[in-house]
Amino acid sequence: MVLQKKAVAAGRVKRSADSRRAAERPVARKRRAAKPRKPDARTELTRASILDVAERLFVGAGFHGVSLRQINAEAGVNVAAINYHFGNKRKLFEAVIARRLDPIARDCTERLKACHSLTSGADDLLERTLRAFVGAFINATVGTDGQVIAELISRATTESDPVIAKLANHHFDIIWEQLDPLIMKSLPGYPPAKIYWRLFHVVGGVMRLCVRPQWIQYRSHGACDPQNVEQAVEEFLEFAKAGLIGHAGRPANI
Amino acid sequence: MVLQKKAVAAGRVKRSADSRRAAERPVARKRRAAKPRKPDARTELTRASILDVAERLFVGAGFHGVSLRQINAEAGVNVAAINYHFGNKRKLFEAVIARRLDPIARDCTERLKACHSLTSGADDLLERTLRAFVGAFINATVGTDGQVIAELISRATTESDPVIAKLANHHFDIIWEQLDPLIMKSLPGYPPAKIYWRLFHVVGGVMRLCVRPQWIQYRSHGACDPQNVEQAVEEFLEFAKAGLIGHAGRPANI
DNA sequence: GCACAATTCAATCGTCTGTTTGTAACTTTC
DNA sequence: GAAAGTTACAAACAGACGATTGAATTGTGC
Repeated sequence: MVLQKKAVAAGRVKRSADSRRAAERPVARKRRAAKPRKPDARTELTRASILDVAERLFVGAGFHGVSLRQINAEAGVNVAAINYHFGNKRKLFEAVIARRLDPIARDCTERLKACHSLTSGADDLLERTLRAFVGAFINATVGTDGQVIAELISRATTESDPVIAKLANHHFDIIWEQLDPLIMKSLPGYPPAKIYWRLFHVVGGVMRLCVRPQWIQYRSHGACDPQNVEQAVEEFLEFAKAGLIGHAGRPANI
Repeated sequence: MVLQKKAVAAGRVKRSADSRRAAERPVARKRRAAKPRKPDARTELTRASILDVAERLFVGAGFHGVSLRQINAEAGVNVAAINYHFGNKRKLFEAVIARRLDPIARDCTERLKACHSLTSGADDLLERTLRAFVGAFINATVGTDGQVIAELISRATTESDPVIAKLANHHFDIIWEQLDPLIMKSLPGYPPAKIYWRLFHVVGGVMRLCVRPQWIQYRSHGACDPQNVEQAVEEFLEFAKAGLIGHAGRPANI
């Protein structure tokens, strides 16, 4: 609400708050001919452990549900460390998100770009495009950090803060730029509105597939195993393709 | 903004803090033979305005992102009013969720129950079941409060607090109890695991359809209009049916 | 070894948090 | 109109919050 007001404090002479100014971005050191210093191993460890702890806690309780003091306590660093390394709480959150979303968006974009040069039929193009899109997300959300990353994506896309929402949206913009024309190309003759509606549901499915894997296990009474990523992907592709293409009626065989 | 403030007067001594104990749950008045009091119109208005404002703010910023003082200020009531009427902040949040989810779950359950007695074919049963399920949610999330309710559902299902998550899950349990056997019945011969995977994607689609209507408009470059509920529902049903049934190949005509 | 930059630290700032208190005002019953 | 029950209010509580400060510590280049 009300902005903070600066404390006055008697000015010391030696080094006051201007070596601070440079520290706002410790990576960029554009001092003229001074004595720079290579990024310390210990420094990087501090940054990384702050990011790791912050990620875990933010995923668990959201931006407002976590205090800097919790993060600092668990990361074993000082309270001021965050403001030194990241500026403030919000920028820390943005850094947490960007660290994970950047590589995913890049990977997904690359996979999709590779589809553009395909000369096979529309059916094959659809299959490969979907596989590229799904693959990038599934690939990023399996493994040790996978679940955390998945929930981070969920958090990022549902966080109310407009700055954060814009950040998450930006990453998807890059993906969409590739996905949109590929799907259009692989479903020739379909009315665009129909394709977009169906694609909307497909994208929602991917996100949900990443974020709520334990849901299916519970609701299926154990019949479905979300750990089986192969099966999950294949089932989804089958579903998505059928939904996108549409159907002419119930098939004779299952 | 602020409704009314009372003038102060000389302090009396008489009644101390034991009429308080009973006030913890103002609805239940099990005093022996005292003088009960009908729920006042003004009292209900206070409760309702607290709930309304709390709902709007919680949806915007989540549980931790809203303070009681914000709520009280916007609702024009005192800070202590919440603790008087609802106990504490968490219970207020639960009340906000329950107020919306209760009728939706009840409506959805009733619609689904009506499907059980259908004797038409499996195809028709699937269509009607899906329509009942989708209809209840769409119906609740259109109109004036619709968007807020939709985002409230989203909040409730992503909120980290285990108590709140359990609350949201409980409401879906009741729905699932009906939905599960209906879908199974309408897709005879399909392996259960296959059905559950597909149903998982359908349910995700419904939620997303409720929560992110502006997404489709942006991503489709305006080709799809989320305001057109009829179209949205029909497109989704078509997609969901095709995905659930599966397809034997691309249809000849669109 | 000296100067200086980069990093960490304890301490503290002013503000906001959820909750509780005691009392005033209202409503109902008798 | 008195008594009792119910609701509303201002004020205050202790603690947590994000942010900042100036100094201490660490590492590096000369």
